[in-house]
Amino acid sequence: MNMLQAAKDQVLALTTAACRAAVSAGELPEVEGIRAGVEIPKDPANGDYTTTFALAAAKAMKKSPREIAGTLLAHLDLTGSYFASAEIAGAGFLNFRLNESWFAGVLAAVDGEGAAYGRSDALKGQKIMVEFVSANPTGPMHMGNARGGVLGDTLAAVLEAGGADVWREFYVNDAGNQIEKFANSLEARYLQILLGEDAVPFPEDGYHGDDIRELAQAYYDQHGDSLRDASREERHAALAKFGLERNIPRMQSDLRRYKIEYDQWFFESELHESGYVAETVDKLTAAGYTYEKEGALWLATGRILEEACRRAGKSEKDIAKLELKDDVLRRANGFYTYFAADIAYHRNKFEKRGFDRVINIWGADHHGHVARLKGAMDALGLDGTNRLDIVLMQLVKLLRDGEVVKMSKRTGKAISLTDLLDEVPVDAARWFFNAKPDTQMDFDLGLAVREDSENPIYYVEYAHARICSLLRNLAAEGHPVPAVAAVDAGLLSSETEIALIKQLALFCDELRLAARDYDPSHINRYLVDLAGCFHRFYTACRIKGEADDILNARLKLADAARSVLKNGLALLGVEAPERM
RNA sequence: GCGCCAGUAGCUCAGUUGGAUAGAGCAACUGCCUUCUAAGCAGUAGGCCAGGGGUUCGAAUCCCUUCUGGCGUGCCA
Repeated sequence: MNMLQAAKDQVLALTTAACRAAVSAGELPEVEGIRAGVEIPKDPANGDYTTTFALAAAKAMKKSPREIAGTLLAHLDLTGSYFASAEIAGAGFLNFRLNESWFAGVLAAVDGEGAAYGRSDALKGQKIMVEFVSANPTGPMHMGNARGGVLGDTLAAVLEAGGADVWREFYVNDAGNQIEKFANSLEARYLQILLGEDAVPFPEDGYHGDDIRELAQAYYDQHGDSLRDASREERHAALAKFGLERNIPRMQSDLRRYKIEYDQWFFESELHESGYVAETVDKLTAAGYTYEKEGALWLATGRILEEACRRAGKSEKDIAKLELKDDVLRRANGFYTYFAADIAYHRNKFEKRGFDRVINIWGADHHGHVARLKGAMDALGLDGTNRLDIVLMQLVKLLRDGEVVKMSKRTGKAISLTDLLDEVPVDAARWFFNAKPDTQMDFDLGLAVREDSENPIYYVEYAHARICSLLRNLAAEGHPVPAVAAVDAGLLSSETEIALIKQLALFCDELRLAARDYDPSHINRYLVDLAGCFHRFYTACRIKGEADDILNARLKLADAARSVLKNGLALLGVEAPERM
């Protein structure tokens, strides 16, 4: 149960009831539609919960906020509620103070729900796909993939905690131009092995990485010069197939090492081979959104976006600013573009597989593509505007001791995801990359490897280990964690105890925000705060050696903190160590 | 040029969709281990919320504008 929401709801209910009572007593005018909020004041001196009801009603009631608040207070009945008292403060805030029934309720919720504490059914019944990483299978995964991987995986976990039916998917771009480039590069390296480095020029736009050399060498080791006299086409097909069959499983195992498991690896080539791309393009043509020009088939993206803007009620000025460039779907050479395949792929997600919502994690360098893809879905009648969400992730700037490390795949000097995991513990990387997606990030390898207090993950893990140790010691002395019913929550009345209980209740709300904003980093910040609340409590309140009733109450509180720390870390895919 | 994202303490970032005196962590300085893990706690210091206008009881938050940084604007993917 979300005790925070319960308290908020109750504040509003109590206030509106008081308002109704005041109205029927003739002390306040009857006014409709007051938009009053309930908040948690930053300063606990201002109460545990506060409502701006009086401030919001002032104008319509034609009375001063403080006067309204005074009248409300006179009619407020707190009997049987979570609140002990209420008072007027400041400009006309109505501040409420919690009583022990609420604190007991929080402990009971954490205890009773266990590993499920924090979960809700807010998204129940929604089928959501999160597609993330989807790195090119032509080479090793880089730092951007490392960030996107954590982000997507954790976001999926957050949505699951919200009750959604979540599907994790990796889109494998095993078709198109880049595969041709891949094959070209492999062919050049292969022929260089056969004929000598200088005898075969390397393509200008090829992949220069060492991984390409290694693949060519591996092919040669297995199959010798069998492709020497093959046709160019045959050679390309064989080499590309060989390369992909080595690279894709490698990506799968690298991601598994990163604790990421997908429900499905979806191959772009299947869309082409089954004719689904062609069929989708035909559908767009039938809908009247394509035209031919200079031998190519174009999508009237400009017109689609303009229509979407008009539907959304945007001004002519905004519409005039739109970039009305159209996109090619089928090149003059008869091949479909990546864009065409991507449209087909997303049509497949919505139409064929019935997802209610689709979330893609993309690098920020793809942002020009967002409106176009959504528009294309609209053109297919699939409401991409509202059902397709793209999370754009700013790229990672990789540093080593302050020096920028280039990430380009072409130079072959990129630090790959596996290199990263060789240097940095998985949990540290997962914690670190789970940052707010829309901000740029510097990752200093020198700094990240350090296992000291500069890294907040250790602060959180330490809190968990500390509690576990405490529980072990007390259990050994004959003080197991008591049942929640045996605990008198009223004994938890000091500042640090109350702060800790309130923090436990916040968890549900942070999960809600993380799901709402597609920003799982809410959890990181929450856990750091929770660990802080525990450490302060631990320093201020002794447990061992206290009278039994106090010992039991504090022990229960510590155990509740342990449980919530563990739940939060589990969502992030980070271990909660029992000893450090 | 145009578009998207960002600009809050020396650094990394919060700020509950408009609320009370703008908060943490790190770095710096000062204290606290004969008692449950000091990977901890307490304290000090640090600010023109990039600049300017507007909206209202009230703005870091919403609107307009200027400046700065990142990314994008392919018959590439």
